Amino acid sequence: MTVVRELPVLAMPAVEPCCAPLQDVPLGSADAAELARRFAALADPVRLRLLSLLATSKDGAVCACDLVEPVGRSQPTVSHHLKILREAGLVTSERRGTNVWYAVVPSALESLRLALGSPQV
Amino acid sequence: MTVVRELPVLAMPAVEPCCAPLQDVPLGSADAAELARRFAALADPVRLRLLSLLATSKDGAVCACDLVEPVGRSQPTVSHHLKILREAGLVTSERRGTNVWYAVVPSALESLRLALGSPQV
DNA sequence: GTCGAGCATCGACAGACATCGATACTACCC
DNA sequence: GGGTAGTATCGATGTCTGTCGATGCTCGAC
Repeated sequence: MTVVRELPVLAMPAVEPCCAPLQDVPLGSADAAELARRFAALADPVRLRLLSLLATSKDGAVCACDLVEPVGRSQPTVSHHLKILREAGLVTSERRGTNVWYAVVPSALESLRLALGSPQV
Repeated sequence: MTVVRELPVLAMPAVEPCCAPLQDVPLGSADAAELARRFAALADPVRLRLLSLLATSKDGAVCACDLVEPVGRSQPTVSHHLKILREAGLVTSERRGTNVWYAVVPSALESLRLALGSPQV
């Protein structure tokens, strides 16, 4: 009976960059709304800790069951935050039996970095 | 009488990087709260447009009077958002006569980029 | 099939937030 | 001094958001 661990990365959805860097062109209201929606996903301490737990995990993915205790919130609350992160495209999820494993989507973080501008402009 | 235009950059306050990249170490609750506070400043379309207007300005600074019309909000609302950006350390302000000029603090954006992780990790 | 474990959704509530009009403050000009 | 233009603050209001307990859903085990 093989342990279900041999998928180190989950399927990573494509993440459109959304917007040009802030320094390039004045943001239109549609782009601004979309960008704000993504940054709003980062604007909560619990979600940042969840992201950090996923990002620092050895395998790149963590069972939802192992996310509740570290952040000190109830299971429904953690599930709520994970949903927001997923809808913002920042994480992916995948069922493995009764569990659900989460992983960060690196390209999503990258796209937000780009929106903040390139280093040494 | 000299025009008060010859200060291309305003005084830039030092911005502490706050936190290590998300991928380095699981965020503590204090660091997470501080990071969330900064990202929350970016989680509003009006504030993103204001930032973008400042970042794309020729001189690097813009009079507050020139920020109201482009974002389509009332003057008190724009002033409110500018205050939030200022308190998050993302912009600086400076009186020039009856006007107040605003400019982005590049190091603040840089510090947020760092928190999102380094490219090609 | 039934049971139980794990996760998501629902409903409710308190606190935070965006927005505006009215008003106070500040600096310049006369 | 008084008047005016540009900002900031105040108070009120509607909406959004984080949180929880209770409940529903989805698997795997038996």
